[in-house]
Amino acid sequence: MLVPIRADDLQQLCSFIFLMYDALRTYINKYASTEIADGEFELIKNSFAPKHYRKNQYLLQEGEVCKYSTFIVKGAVRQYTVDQKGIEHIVNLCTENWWVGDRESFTMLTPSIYNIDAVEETDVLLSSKANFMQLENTVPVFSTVLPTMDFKNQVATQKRINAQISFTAEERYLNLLETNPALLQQFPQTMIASYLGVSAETISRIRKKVHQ
Amino acid sequence: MLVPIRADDLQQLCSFIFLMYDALRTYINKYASTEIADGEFELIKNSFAPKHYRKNQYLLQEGEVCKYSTFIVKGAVRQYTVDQKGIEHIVNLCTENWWVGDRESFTMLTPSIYNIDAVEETDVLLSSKANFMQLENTVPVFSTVLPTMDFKNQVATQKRINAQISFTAEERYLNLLETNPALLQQFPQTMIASYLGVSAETISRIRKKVHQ
DNA sequence: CTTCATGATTGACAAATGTCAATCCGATTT
DNA sequence: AAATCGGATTGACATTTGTCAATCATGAAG
Repeated sequence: MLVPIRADDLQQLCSFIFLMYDALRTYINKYASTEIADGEFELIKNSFAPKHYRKNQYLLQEGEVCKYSTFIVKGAVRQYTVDQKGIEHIVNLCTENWWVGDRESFTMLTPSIYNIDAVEETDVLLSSKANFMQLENTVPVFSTVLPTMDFKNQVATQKRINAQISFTAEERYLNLLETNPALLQQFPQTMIASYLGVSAETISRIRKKVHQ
Repeated sequence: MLVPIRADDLQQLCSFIFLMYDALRTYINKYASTEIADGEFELIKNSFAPKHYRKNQYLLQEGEVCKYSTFIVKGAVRQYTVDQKGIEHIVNLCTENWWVGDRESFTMLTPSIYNIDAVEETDVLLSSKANFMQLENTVPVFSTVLPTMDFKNQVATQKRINAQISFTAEERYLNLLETNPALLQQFPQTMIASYLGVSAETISRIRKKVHQ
């Protein structure tokens, strides 16, 4: 079946998709020691499907198996658990040029304990486990970049634990303001509060105090 | 220079060192898909030096560069930061068959923000960065096991953050009791408290309440 | 058997943070 | 302009947790 489409629209669609892959390429180049070759990138490209998520749309719901490794090209998502009282606790806030997913579920094929949803309109590139594993085995650049990502992630996570066990709510807020001010812009305060492990009211009061 | 030593003592010393390497071998086998070959293990063995730490002895002090990747054969160590008030905050409690070290410092050769010391008499195997990297490049078993370790570590860390932002002190204690009761045996309550991000008195009161 | 040191416990109180309900503000939508 | 919606703010109050100081328990060292 053929569908008519205006040449302009087609043009725009293509260039949009091109830009998505380009973001991934730039990202990988940034962490690779050598510039990525065209042929190599062609393989990567074939393993990632572009997808758009509407605001509030789930990328993953608790109980599901996480089927994709997701690279965020544009937008913002949150990863969170929901406790017995129905309160959401945000484990991760992710924006452009980050990966998101439940690695445990993705790797072990177990049901996830996390929810992931889009905080705003979000464009991503998805890679299934099969595709992702194949890339690891066949594309050298890819397999060198992954450990680097892991490393950075682990260091950041360690620091977050340290902040969580040693800082007060106010210190944690100031620390975030210093180390990651962009997050404070991109997400509503409610979510920042949850991410820092405090109530929305507390964050509001801290802000009032801190910013005079 | 020759030093006299009783045959019995020599025998005991040798078998002791043998046991240390054996612990590492068992550990690696546990996470490897294939049984480790004798020749392969010989390479690993040559890259790790046995060392004993007395109780309270530092493995790493804040400001130093972390020079070794350390495998704990026997004993227990803690990794912690010290805040402006001089209060220690325990980021990690490690026992037998765990790795310890500051990965950021080890990898980037930057001064560490952490202290690591022995909570009891502790036997470890040390590998320098040069040796460790060589193993990664030359011993297949080793390079397959490392990502698995990373993965397990990352999943555990993620869960710890989740506990920290969503649970009360009592819930965190109960959670630890459930998921890692051994830690409660091996470390004094003061350290458990610090690890959970609460004061020693709070843990004491929680215990009283929980255990009737 | 004392002495000492290290943790653990307890009580009284202070400080930090959570909870709930009301209100406010800004951006849409009608 | 009126109605509405999602956040953010504020106040009053409850709860949790921290702090400090005293005491207790236990085991190691003299």
